[in-house]
Amino acid sequence: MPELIEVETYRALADEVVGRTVSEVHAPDDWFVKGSTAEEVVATMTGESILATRRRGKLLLMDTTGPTLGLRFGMTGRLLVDGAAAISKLEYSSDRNDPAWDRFALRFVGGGDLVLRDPRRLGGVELDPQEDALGIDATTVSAQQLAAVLASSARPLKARLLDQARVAGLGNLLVDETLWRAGLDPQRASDELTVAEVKSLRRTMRSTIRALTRRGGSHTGDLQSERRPGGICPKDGAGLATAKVGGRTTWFCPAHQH
DNA sequence: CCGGATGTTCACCT
DNA sequence: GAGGTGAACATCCG
Repeated sequence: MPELIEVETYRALADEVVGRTVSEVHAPDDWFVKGSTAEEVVATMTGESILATRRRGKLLLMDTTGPTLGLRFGMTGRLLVDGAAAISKLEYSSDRNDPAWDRFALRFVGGGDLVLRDPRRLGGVELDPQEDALGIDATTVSAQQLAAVLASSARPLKARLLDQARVAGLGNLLVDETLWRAGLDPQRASDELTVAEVKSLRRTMRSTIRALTRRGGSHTGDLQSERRPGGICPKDGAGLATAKVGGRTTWFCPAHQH
């Protein structure tokens, strides 16, 4: 998915439907609905009005006159409002336009709709999701909070940053890019970082999110084109190394990430 | 044809 | 309880 950057783009798009009233709910896929049946979501959301949109990590929240609706996008989910997508090209997501991939939709009184299109069904929707199961959003985490998260575990730094219950919003690409920019080894025990390193990491995290947001997404990092066998570090020309960290494919520069 | 991919969850180990 | 692994979801791409 959509990492935090893409979900924030979706949130801004979803703002278009604030003030509208749901006339019809399309929930054809029971598996896509978490925590209740699709039938319940249809019955509960119909007739409610959208009050506001929020985001915590990769979770998009829509407050309504009824329950809060939570939307998750998995790796391949996209959001379309009134037929238009916020992001036309999403890596690993087809540009094809198959209505069978519309896993959930709200249609509104007076027209228009909000559609969650997800070929792989890795996302989902949920009424009143447990927001507190997610850690502090990566865009707002304080140095002190980040230090506490990292100090409380000897897991690899990257695994800790990917743990949505600790810091919410960072995905595989964003973490690799951030650690590469910060010069930190993804495999280092997270509780080994010094205070200065944590502060530097937080600064780099924020600037990386801002930079990639401007460029157009999580896949626009400097490291992206080198995530392949034979890839070269754009900073110092060293051969990149690859490893499984936190269960995810990881690319890093052994020459300058320590 | 095979393997892996911006993610999450769950079962099953140690 | 912590932490690791592999499977599952379904499609595309190299």
